[in-house]
Amino acid sequence: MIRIDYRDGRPIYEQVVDQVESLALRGALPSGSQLPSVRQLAVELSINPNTIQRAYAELERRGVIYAAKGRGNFISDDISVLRTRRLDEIGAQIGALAAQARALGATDAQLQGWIAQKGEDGT
Amino acid sequence: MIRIDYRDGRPIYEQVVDQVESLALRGALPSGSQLPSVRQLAVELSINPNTIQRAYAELERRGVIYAAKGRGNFISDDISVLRTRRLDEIGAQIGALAAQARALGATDAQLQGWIAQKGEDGT
DNA sequence: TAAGTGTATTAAGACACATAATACAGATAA
DNA sequence: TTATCTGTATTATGTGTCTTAATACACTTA
Repeated sequence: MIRIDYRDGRPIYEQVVDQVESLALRGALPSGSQLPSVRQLAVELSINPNTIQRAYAELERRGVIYAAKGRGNFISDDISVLRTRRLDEIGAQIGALAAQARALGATDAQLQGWIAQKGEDGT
Repeated sequence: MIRIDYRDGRPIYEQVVDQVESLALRGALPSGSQLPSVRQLAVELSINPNTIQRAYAELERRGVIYAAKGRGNFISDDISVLRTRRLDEIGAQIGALAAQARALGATDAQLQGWIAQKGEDGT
C-alpha cells in the first residue's frame, strides 16, 4: 500500500506522510478506516517503528488522521476541508511556477499545454 | 545582488546557485559578465568561501558559468539553451501538479485561474 | 614580485535522519 | 485477571550533509 523509494532524497517519514495523505484526500482510505499499527507498518516497510511513529504524529498534526491510544490510528472525518486546503497549496505552487515561466519568456500557449490533460486526446 | 534567507530551510549554497541561475537566465547577468570572486562574495554575504566555491562549482556543472583559473567566474554563452531546459523542467513540474489537482477534483476553471497573470487585470 | 584569482585538502562542529533498545499506559480478547 | 495487542516517550548511537576554519598550491595580471 505504501512504498519507500530510497533513491528519493526525501526522508522516509516524509514519504510516508505524503502517501497516506494522498490516499486519504483521494478517498482511497475512507474516513474512519484504520491504518496499520506503528509496529506492523514498520515490519512491512522494513524500517524502524520510531520513523513510522514520526510520520503518524505529523499526519495527526495535519488533521489527516487521529490516534486512539491502545486502539490504533484512523483516518479523520472532515477530509473535504483538507482537500480544499491542499488544492489551495497546489494552486499557489502552480501560480509561482507560472510566474517563473513567464519571466523566462513562456507563452500562454505553453502554459495551457502544461496543464492540459494527458492521455485523453480522444483519438 | 544575492541574498541569503536563513529562515529558508534550503542550504546556503543552493540558494546562491538558484539566484545566480535565475539572474543569468533572465538576462540580468549578461553572457561574459564577471561574477564576484569566491572570497569577495563570501565577505559580502558573511559566509565561508568554501560554501561559495561549492555554489560556483555547481553552477559550472550546470553550464551556467565557467571558471577561468586566476581570472574569475563568468556567465556562459549559450544561455538560451539553458533557458529552454529550465522551461521544460518547470513545465514538467506544473504538469505533475495539475495532475494531482485533477485527482483531487480541481476543475479546468481552477487550473486556468492559477496560471493566469496576476496584477494585470486592466482596471 | 605582489596581489588577486580558482582549486583542493583536512579537521571540526552542528544538525537532521534513522536505528536500536527499552519502558510505560491504554484497550481488548481469551 | 492475564496476555497481547495498541500508542507514546526516552536515551543512546551511527551516518550523512552542511558549514566553518585553516591552509596550501597553481594561475593571471598589474
